[in-house]
Amino acid sequence: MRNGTKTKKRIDRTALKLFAEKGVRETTIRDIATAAGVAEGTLYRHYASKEELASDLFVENFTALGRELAKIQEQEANTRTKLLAIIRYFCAAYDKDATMINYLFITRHGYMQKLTARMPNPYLVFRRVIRDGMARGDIPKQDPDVAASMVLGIILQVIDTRILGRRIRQRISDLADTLTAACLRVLNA
Amino acid sequence: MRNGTKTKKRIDRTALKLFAEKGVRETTIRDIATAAGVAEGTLYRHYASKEELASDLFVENFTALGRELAKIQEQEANTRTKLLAIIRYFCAAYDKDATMINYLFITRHGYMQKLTARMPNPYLVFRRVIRDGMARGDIPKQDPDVAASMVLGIILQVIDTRILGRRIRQRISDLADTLTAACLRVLNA
Amino acid sequence: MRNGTKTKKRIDRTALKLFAEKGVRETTIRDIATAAGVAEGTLYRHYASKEELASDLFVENFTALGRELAKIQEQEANTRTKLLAIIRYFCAAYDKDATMINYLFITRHGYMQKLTARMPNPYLVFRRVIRDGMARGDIPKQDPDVAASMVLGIILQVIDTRILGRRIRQRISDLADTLTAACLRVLNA
Amino acid sequence: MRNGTKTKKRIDRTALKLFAEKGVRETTIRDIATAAGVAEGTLYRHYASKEELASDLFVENFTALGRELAKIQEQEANTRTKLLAIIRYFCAAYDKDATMINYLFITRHGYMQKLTARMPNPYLVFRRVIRDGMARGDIPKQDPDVAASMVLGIILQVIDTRILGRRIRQRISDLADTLTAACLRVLNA
DNA sequence: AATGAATGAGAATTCATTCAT
DNA sequence: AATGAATGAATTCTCATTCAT
Repeated sequence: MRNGTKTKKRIDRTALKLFAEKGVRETTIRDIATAAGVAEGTLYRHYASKEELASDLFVENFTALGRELAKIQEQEANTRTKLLAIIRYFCAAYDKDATMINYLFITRHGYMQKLTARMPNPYLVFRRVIRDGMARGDIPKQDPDVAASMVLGIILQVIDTRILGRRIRQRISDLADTLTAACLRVLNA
Repeated sequence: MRNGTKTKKRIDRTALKLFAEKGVRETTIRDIATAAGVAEGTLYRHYASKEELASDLFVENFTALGRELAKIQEQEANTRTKLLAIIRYFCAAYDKDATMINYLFITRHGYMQKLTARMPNPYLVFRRVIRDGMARGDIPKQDPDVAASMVLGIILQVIDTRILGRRIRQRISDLADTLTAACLRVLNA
Repeated sequence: MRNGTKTKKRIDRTALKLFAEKGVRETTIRDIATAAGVAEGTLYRHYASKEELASDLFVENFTALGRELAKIQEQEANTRTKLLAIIRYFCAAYDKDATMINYLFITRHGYMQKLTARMPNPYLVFRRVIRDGMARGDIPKQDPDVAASMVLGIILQVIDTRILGRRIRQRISDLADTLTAACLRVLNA
Repeated sequence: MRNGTKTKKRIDRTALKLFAEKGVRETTIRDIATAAGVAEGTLYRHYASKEELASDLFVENFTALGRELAKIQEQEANTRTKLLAIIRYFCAAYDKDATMINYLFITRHGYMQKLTARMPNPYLVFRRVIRDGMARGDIPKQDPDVAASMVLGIILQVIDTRILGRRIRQRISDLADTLTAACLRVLNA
């Protein structure tokens, strides 16, 4: 195979890892090229700039996650099971690929503007589930954005504390049910 | 002397603003100097390096916030009022100086290691209030770090959504009581 | 074989155009390959390097023009008609293929050294006509290089002004007789 | 003096020389910095980019030459003496600073667009003198742009031939009167 | 203390050329 | 012959820091 697909994959994966670990600005092209085992120039065959690489990685992974979460919530019948399913999926995704979730979390402010309203979006899946829950009477009426933010905050901050302070040592997946229960209480479901 | 203090204040304030807006790495010494109306060299009268400036700003503001929160929680008698007081204070602090809170939030991963266990620490104040609440029977027994993270996540993510998506438009202070109620439900208090 | 010839022609023509428009250095192999509809590597089937391509284009077109001009002056009987014929031919050549003449004009300093004394040379044709005119008494004695330069300058600068400032709008061919008359006056013929 | 004026002068002069000798693209920042005896970064304190340096050098020298020529033609009374004076000045300028005139000649296509109609412009001085000459009856009516181009072409191509082929060896100043006489004949003055 | 010109190490990027297919 | 992914040396540019004033 000399069509560059494999090289691109290697660059993507390496860049994601280094960006998540050190930040985009503090990762150099050389860092990526060396770690990926390619020449520096090779990066520019696949991306116009480091910024484009970082931005593409964000958009691709963010929307892929949104797409998965949307699919999963659709398969469930009520608010409780929907929420449980997406939180479990999210936690499992973190345990499987913490690097990627970290990258999304760290860079979200910088690349949010690259997203359009049409693109799948994890935040909007949570908001959707909550809105639908209110419509169907599973959850009392409340501001859906405040509610979605609180729910997401519960999950993300637990992850964040785990990274930062090493105070939480369990696998995030093992906390999924605890977190879901907390979220349901917050929503007064 | 008085002049030197004023210059330092201007540098600090300008740097905090630019760092919060664009990030430390993407803010140049020249950016700061120009915006603060001083020469580039002047910064090195007050800080040994850009890193030291960023680091000092983090540590000073983070510990100051921790100190204030600690003082406030001490003045309250039970878990509910303690929590309400610190959340109200935190929300008011955000409305008064969003730039500073943003800066702490954005840079927390980079400078956490500059903190020692002795220093006042907002996270630890929340954790303290929750532990004490459990000890005194106001809150059911649970992992204090998971609990503190969930509470903090609720607050921070609401702020974050407000910044990111412009979906939440109310002043954060106006949400303080809502957030506190949510936190108490999360804790099963 | 037929295919190879056609590819080379396409490369030559495309390169000439881009070189004339932007300059050799500012035209990339990729520019040429893309515009010619071939792969980058294909260029190296036909030329050892970009420099060789540029140099060959210069020498080929410069000598071809010199050859034609030489042939034309030979067919005329006296200085006046010789000059008229070569100036008319030159102007017609410009109107027919301005790109090529521009390329020669733009790159002349860089590739002059690739020419040998034996090669047909437009400048030397003008010089020849003038020398012969002096020998035969049609033109007063004068420095043949100064004279040839003045004559060439008259023609080239009119073209140049047309390109640069868009101040001259007529077809160059329509100016051929005017230019010839001016040249004859300059030469005191 | 630590105000950078001397450094800028040194950079300007060195860059002009190298640009005129090798072309802008083929001259590197390192070439200029080394030859000027400054660090590479120093260039960027005075110019935003190599392009800006090249462009500024063009505009400054082109307009300065235009300004001088305009002043000189004003001091003369009739077309003949005006033309003689500006051609003498131009030739003297070339002998004094061939590098600068060469630079203007070589780069004129690239930076013409940086000029505005208001700026002093050598070409327009020649055109002005010729138009005025026609108005006052010194020169027969003719297209002023064609006429100005022919006059300029006579001068420039003689210089060009001198540079290119080493066929003309006299100082250009020594040819000024010959060139002026030729120009007057071209104009039918 | 303050200035801002100068530095130079390093970063991003370009692009002619090579080479496996 | 043709392709186009990969290379890596060369180039432009950035910017934290130094230092003469």
